[in-house]
Amino acid sequence: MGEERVELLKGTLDMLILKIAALGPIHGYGIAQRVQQISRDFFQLQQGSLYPALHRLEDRGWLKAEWKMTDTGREGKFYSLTRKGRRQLQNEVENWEKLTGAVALILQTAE
Amino acid sequence: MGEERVELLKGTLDMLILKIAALGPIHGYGIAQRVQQISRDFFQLQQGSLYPALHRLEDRGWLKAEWKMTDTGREGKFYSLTRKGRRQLQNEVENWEKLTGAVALILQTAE
DNA sequence: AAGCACACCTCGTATTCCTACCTATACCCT
DNA sequence: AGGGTATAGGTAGGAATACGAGGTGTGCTT
Repeated sequence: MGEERVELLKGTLDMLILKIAALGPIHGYGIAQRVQQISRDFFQLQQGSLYPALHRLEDRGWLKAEWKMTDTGREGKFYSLTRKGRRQLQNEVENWEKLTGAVALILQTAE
Repeated sequence: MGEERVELLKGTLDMLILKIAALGPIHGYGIAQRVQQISRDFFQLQQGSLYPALHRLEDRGWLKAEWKMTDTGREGKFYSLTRKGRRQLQNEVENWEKLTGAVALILQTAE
């Protein structure tokens, strides 16, 4: 019960990943944990969404990866933002704000 | 120049349409105009998105349609919310607010 | 008669996220 | 020694949805 599955709006996942990676190198599994924790359990990134997204972002040159040891003594693929990725994040945040602003205008329309 | 094409986040279109239709019976073409106008030209609903969405919403029992004359003397299909559609709109708005709140938490994370 | 805005529609494609499934390692408990 | 759980990575297939490109027809203006 209370097992509400929250779907991400298609298009927001990349921005969230980039934002978390912008805080410092972090591996995929850690990104999912961090997003869940910061969003107070609202978002629960599914691995079937997460890993393809990471590969996508790497392919586009927004993230770069490096294998390292994690705190728990396992191998992890640590991602960090490239210069292009930083620009991309800025653009996405900007667009997100315009977009939510525009939606707010419509939702506020009364009468 | 300045011809920025803004893509909707997948999942928001239904909510916007329901919201506009909640203001009173309106035909599809009018919905697109109204959304564009209220959002100060930020959103420009494409017909290839609009009409399939309207049919979808009607199929799900959230909108009901009726042919009538428009102001301009042409036939138009006027949509209005059903009781179910009103509930659906409430749910979508609620979820939208939770979701944008959760995204805001993440975007605000500094350090 | 031509052109434009209005008003409706469909088809195919791209993208994106999900579910379900798989592999492997480190650690804990019995 | 064996089993379970959390950690860490991955893939494959399908559903949903928005878009671009194309189409029909009407009424008004020029």
